[in-house]
Parts: sequence; structure tokens; C-alpha cells
Amino acid sequence: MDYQFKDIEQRWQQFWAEKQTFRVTEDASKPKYYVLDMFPYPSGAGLHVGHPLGYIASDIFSRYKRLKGFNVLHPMGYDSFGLPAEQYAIQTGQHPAITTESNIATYRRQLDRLGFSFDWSREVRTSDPGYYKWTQWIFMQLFNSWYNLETDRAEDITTLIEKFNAAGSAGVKAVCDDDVRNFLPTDWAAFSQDEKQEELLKYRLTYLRESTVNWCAALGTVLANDEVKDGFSERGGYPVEQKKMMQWSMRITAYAERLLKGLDMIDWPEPVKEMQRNWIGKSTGASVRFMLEIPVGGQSFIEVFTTRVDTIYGVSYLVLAPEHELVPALTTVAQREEVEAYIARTRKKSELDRMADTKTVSGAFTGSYVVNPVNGEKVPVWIADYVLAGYGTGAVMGVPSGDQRDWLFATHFNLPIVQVLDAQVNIREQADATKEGTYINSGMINGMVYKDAVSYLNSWLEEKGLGKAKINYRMRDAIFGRQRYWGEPIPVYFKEGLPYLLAEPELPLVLPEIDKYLPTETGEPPLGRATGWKHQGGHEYELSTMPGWAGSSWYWYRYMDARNPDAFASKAAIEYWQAVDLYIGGSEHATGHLLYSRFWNKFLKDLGYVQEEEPFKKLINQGMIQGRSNFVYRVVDADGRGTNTFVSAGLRNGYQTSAIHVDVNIVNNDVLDLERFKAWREDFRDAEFVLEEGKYVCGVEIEKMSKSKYNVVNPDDLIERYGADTLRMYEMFLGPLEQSKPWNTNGIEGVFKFLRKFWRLFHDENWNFQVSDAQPSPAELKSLHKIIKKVQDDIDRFSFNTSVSSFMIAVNELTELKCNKRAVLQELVVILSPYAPHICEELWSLLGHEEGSLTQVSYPEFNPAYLQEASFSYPISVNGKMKMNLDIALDLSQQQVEETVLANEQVQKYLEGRPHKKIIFVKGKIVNIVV
RNA sequence: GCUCGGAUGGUGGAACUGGUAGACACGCAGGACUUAAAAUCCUGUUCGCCCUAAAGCGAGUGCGGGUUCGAUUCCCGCUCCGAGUACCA
Repeated sequence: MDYQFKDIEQRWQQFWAEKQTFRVTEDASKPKYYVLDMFPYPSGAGLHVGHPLGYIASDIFSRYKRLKGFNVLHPMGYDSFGLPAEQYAIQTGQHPAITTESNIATYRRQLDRLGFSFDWSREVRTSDPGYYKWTQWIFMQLFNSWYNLETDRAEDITTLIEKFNAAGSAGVKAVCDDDVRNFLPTDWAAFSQDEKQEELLKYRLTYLRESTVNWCAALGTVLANDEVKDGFSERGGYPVEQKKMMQWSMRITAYAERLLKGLDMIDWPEPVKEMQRNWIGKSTGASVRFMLEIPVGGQSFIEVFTTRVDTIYGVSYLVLAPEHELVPALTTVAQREEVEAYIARTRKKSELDRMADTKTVSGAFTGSYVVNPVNGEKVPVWIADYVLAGYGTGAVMGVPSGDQRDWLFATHFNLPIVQVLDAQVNIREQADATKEGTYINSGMINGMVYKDAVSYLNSWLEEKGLGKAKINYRMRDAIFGRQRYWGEPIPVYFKEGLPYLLAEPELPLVLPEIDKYLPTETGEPPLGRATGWKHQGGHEYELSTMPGWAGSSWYWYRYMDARNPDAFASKAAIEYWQAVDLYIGGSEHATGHLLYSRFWNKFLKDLGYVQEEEPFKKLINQGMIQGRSNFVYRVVDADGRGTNTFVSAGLRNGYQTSAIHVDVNIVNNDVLDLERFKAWREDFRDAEFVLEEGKYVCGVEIEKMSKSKYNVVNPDDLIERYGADTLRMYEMFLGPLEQSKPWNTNGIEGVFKFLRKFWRLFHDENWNFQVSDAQPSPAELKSLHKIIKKVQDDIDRFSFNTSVSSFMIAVNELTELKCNKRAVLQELVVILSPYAPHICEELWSLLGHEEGSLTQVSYPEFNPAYLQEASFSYPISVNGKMKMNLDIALDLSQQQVEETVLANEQVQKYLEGRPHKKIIFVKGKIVNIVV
């Protein structure tokens, strides 16, 4: 029979499901390999053709690894908490759980049709109470932990209490809030329970604190920094403003250094690592105290952070952020009006304006002065919005000669510019940030070089108590609460305004039913609507829920032991599977999911629950699949009204037209199917066309794939027409996995033809299955062993597109050779099976093997002997220009080759009688005659 | 502005450590089969010149230089496109 992909694919998908072919267990006799896909949020739109790209690649890799003898964990699940289902619930009243459930069913059906080798018995859903019980449990561990800088790891909060008992706050080096109290052991003992809890909260790795947050009024919730892009929410694009609120946060800053260092140990794309480095934003410098001339507001100094302490003799002013807490106290009566006006002005500027407008210099003088600690000079204190309240101390020292922003500021306000290094040039024109040369005008460091000056100043400042070396990070603690319904409830209740954890047996704290998915009348989050939802009937629960990234920050561990009711995963399972060996997903998660996951992983390691410092050993970002839109051009009449006539793209310049998106599914190779177009929309029924060469050619544009642009290509349609094996191979054939590219269905025929041709190798001209047991010829073995090696090399470097080409070459060669030898074809079936599993299973069983045993065989052994040749057709070039080919035996020496080449008549013709200077000979590669 | 990635035929792309540029496929053109169409198969297809044709000659991997017997590949300088990031002191 001809290649009946529909029957074949249905049969094997059913077979795999019934026999649970891809179910894995921890098998100590085999090496393990963990292949993970970023699990999807099940949106209502279902999968488009771009989504499976990464899943296909990871599936090929998983199947290949199995053939190579690995015990492969390859699971799939759903990140099923999230905003869209909740927005839908607000509009329709439908419970998000119901929407989510039906979306998951659609996803599952679509995934199943692609023939993936997932172990579905390990499926997870983040919105399942059996799953989020453990998300809540991890939250509780974080609440019960603090970060000890002496041991450089998270520890149980009890070790902190012991330290307080033994030596008070002085005995503790921790990552904590800025406003921790100083106390003696006796003070600690005298604190009330509430006071103790309040103090401990400043140390916990998840904590409640009044913080400035990104408030998105339209979504009714706060957002983390990575969920905000250019002042708008990443989801939905609504405006975001700064607001002070009591919020749960995660002390991710405690792990800043380890998150940074860990990047050097993992095999990730450099851009992702670079983005994380920038996000963490480490800078090495010093904090320096400038004493106030007159102490104000209980403060006697202003602290600045600088990366160039060596330029401190060049300071001609200090600048504070307009929001800096000392500004009101520092402002003198004479300057009050100007300062207040300036603050009012900056406040009015939105975040966006402030970012867009980086050119204009602005600021105001407070009227106060500080003293430069190194030379006792009087330094004026200004405020300006180029200093950010949120970074460092919110105050900087202005060194106009070394920093361009300071230079612009000083020039604008006529402040002095002092040269500090003899190597600085042109500082009248612009700042020179060089570190070269030796110091001048710089008191005690005059004549020193950069390195010495920095360490000298740092120790001098530290000795005097006026400053010290300091490392600063740009990364902030992550806001962890969301004022939304469809997320994990935070397992906390309040007593006397202080948060307390639930007891472990009370988990999971299940999301309560509510009447409407909106905030309460008093502005509380939706959970405030739940009636009678109180801890043990008395205390208020926390009403915000966890953010979207909570459930995805540890899910790879749940796959290891997905149904365990007693632990997030058993110790044995974690010890066996360890970490993810290959992780495939989109680069949009570079600073969100991938950073938070690394953070939680390190935390779980500190507590001894997991062993690996880094969760994802190798990461690959699959490229985005963009949409490719097609257009028709409607002729517009003199009044600007659309007519009933559509002109082909090549002729549209002769007309006044308007471009209309046309469904890409009724266009083939940019040629419009006229009948289907007329049937597509009622108003096009009587359409008339101006054709070119008898065809209507559509215009093309690359855009995002979306319904409104009619450019969505659904995998189901393609599977219907060509089958899953064709689609799988075509998606790989499109180009390198990591490259972004527009989807174009043109060309899928080529892959389909290939599979038919492959099928035909096993059949005679009447489609009867027929293979021969005869010995393969050397040419056939050569083809086979070429592909054995090629595919193995390609998969090892994730170059799936090139293997598809090689398969085509192999099948072309074998067709040419009329090869139907079992010994060759059988091996070929194994090699192709990761790419096109259905057809290969079918042929495998037709070859007489036990059904389904294809997944247990080994990848064929490569034998280089079959590729060895006696001679090679050398390209002969003259002065590096290829002229001709010449067949020469491979075992000849350089001298023999030279003689052979020079003796050749045609070669002599190219030399035109010129004597050769030398002959370059690279065995098996090239002969180059230099004249 | 900074960081990263990219640029190869009409199109997607290949060329892995410097060694025959354009594999493989799409599209297109021509042909076979067919009453016809579809499907299938065969041939050609980087560009230019020359030509009935065969053959030949020249140019060619964004642009300009360099290293080398030899450069899509390495180095220097630029142009354009894409992504991320942005007063971070």
C-alpha cells in the first residue's frame, strides 16, 4: 500500500498510549538523562505551528538518547495558573478552573497528535492543589529561613534565634532589611513575642515589608520588575505606576553573588547569561560618608556609593535623588521654593518621560554643604533626577572630570571641573573616564596609579570610619504577592497584624470559591470575598496570591516523583535524576523564570533537599516562529471607497488600492485560491480580479502570528494533510533551531515526498512490502554509514535541520541504487525513528519485529571502514582558483601527486607554460599550484 | 548610547577545525505520462558575457581593506537588520 500516514499515525499513537511505552522509572542499571521543555500556559487559542518547534527538537533528542542507552526522563505539564483565565472569568463569570481544564484538554489533544514520547504519568499542573501544596510548602521553608553570610547559605531561622540569644544582633552577619535593630542578648530576651516576630521578619527569606511596587491599576495587581516593560505591563500593555504597599517579597538578593558565579558553570546561550549578569548588575566600589556641616534630621552624614573612589579629590558637588529622605531637612529656607518646585516637577514626569528625556540637565541646589572626607573641602549638595532613589544609597558624588553625566551637570550649573589624573585629556570638552596615568590634585594619592590609589583610599576611609570597599547589586528583592484570584494562596494568617505560617498538616491551603473575580468594595484582593474563609475560624488569611513564577520555579523536581503525597519529590528520585541535562524553551524567560528557578534551587540545596547548585545544565532557546501574512489589494474608487475588484500584487502600482489581510490558509505559494477567497467572506462573494499571468499573487509581510492577521497556521490542519511525521521533520528542516524565522508552509511537500520515497524503498512497484536478505553492496553500506555518522554528529550539536537534508540524500542514493536490502533499511529505520517515529514503527513491525520493540533497540554502530575510498577526485586549483577535478589515489605521497598532476595534459593547459613556484597538497582535500 | 546576534541564488537554508561556495528542499522553466487536470517521474536552474549547441571566459557569500598558496570562515574599519538593556554613580 501507498504511504497511509493517517492510519499509521493513529495506530501507533494509540499503541504508545495503551502500552505506556514512554513511562520511565528510576533504573540504576542505566545512565539517566533528563530532557525538559518549558511547560506551557494553556491559553484558549491552542497551539499554533510555532509552539511545537522546541517540543519536536526535545522529542527527537529524547528518542535518540534512548537509542543510545540512556534512561530518559521526558515529561510535560501545564503552568496553569495565570492571568488570561482570570480575565476571562471576570468577563464571563466562568470559574478559571473550568476554562483551564478545557484549554488543557485542547493542548493535550494537539500534543498527542504530534507523536511525542512524553511520560504522561508524570504530568503536573501548577493549579492542582496536590501540586501547589508543595509550592506553599517551599514558601514556608523560605519564611522559616535566613541567609547567614558567614556560612554563605540559607539556614533555619532557629540558628538566627540562637545567635540572638547568645550574642544579640552583633553576632549576626546576615542578608536583611536596612532597618534592623541593634540589641544585646539581654534586650532580645526582654523583647515581647510580637517584637521578636517583627524583628525576625526583617531576616526571613520571604518577608512582608512596605515597599515601592509597580502597581497596575488595570490588572488590579502589583507586578515584578521583569513583568514591566517600558512602564507598561508585559501582559496586556497597561500603564504601571509606582506605589507604596505592604507586600510579600523574596530575598533573592541574598543569592546575587551565587546566581552570578553559577553562570560560569552552565552551558547556556551567552546572551541569556549576559542578560542575567546585567539584571544582577554587580558593581564593585566603595561607600563613602560625607559629613554634614550641620547635622539635620538626626543624621550627621550623607552616604554615597561610587565605583571610582580614586576620583574623590575631583568631587565638586553631591547629588541626591529628589526622593531622598534627607532632602527636606537639608533644604535651606532660601532654597525651599526652588527645591520644592523641582521635586513637584520631577514627580509629574512619568517613569516613561524620565527615561525618554535623558538629555536635558536639570536639578536644584539645597543650600546645604557637606565636607569631603579626604581634604575637608566644602561641597554643595544638589538634587537631580538623574540620580535614582532605588540604586545604591540614592546619593552620588559628582566628579565632572571623570563622568559624563556629572560633566554635563557641572557645565550646566557652572560647578568646577577638577582634573585628577595626568592622563585625562580634553576635559574642557567632555569627561574622560580613563584609569590610566598617575593622580594629580589628589592629596595623599598624588603620583599613585589606579590600583594602588583605590586600595589606599579604601583602607584609609575604613580606618577613619568614613567609608569602606563595597559591592553593590542592581537586582532588587522580588515582590511575591499578587492581588489576584487565580494563583496559589499564601499559607499565612495574621494575628495582631503579624504574619504566622500555617502548620504543615494544614496544607494545601485550597483556593476558596468566590462570587465574583474582582476586588472587594473596600479594595481588598478578590480572596477578600470568600465567606467564612478564616484560619481555624478566627484569624484572617493573607488575601494576596502568589505570582505566576512561583509554580514554575521548582516544577522540574515534581516530575521526578509527581504523585508523591509526602514530599515534593522523594530523596531517591532526586538523587537519581539530579538536574535537568537539557532544557529547551524561549528566550523570553531569560530574566524571569530562569533566574527565579535558579534562586529556589539554590535555596532548596542549602536546606539539603536537593543536591545540585544549578538546575539546568544545558539550555537551548528555540527561535521564535513569526507569522507570514498575505494581502490582497482592493481597488479603491475616486471617492476612496473600496470596490469589488482586487488587483494582483505585481500590478497594484497602476491602481489606488487598500491592502487587506487574507487568510494564509487559502493561499498557496502566495497565489490566491480564488474560489475559496469568494467563499471566505460574504462580502467577497462576487469579487472580481485583475490577474497577472492568469494568477492572483498576494503581497507578503512578516508579522506576529495572530488571529486578527489571519496568518495563524494550525498544526492540526497540517497533520490532517501531511501527517505528524512530515510536520515534525518539516519544522526541523526550516533552519537552525535557535534562529527566529517566519513560518512558511511552502516546502512542506518536499518533506512529504521524502517520506513517501522512504516508504517506497521497502515496497515494489505495486506497493507490496518487499525487502531482500541479500548482502548489501559497498555503495549501499557507504550510504548507510555516512548517515549513521552524520545524524549522530548533528544531534550531538543540536543541528536537526542538517540531518533532515542528510536523510534526503541517503534515501535519494539508496533509491538510485535500487536498494531494498534488509540489512541497510532496517538500520535506517532506527536512525530515522527519532524524527519520524510513526512511519518507522510501522516499517519496523513490517520488517517482522515485535511491535513497539523499536524503542528498545540501539542506535547502529558506525564503521568508518565502509567510508574508505581508494581515490579522491581532487579539485585542482591554480593560484587558489579551482580549475578542474582529477581522480588521484589516496595513498600517494606528495611527490607522486605532484608528478601525476603536472603530467596531466589539461593541467598543463591551465598553466599556459608558466613554471610552478610551489604546489600545496592537502591529502584528501585539495591540490593548489602556485605560479 | 551600550551588550549580544545576524547579513550567502527568486525563497528556506548547507559548507562542522581556512581547502571544490550554493548541498538538501521550495519555487520557476522545459519535457514524459494523460482526452484533460491532479498526482508522479525526468531535465535544467548563482549572475554576466559568448553561443544554435557543446564548451569556454569573467564576477560572486552586506561594503572597504588586510593576513594567507587559498577566506563565507581569521583580523581591522564601516553599512544595514533583529533582540535585550538603558541616567546603575
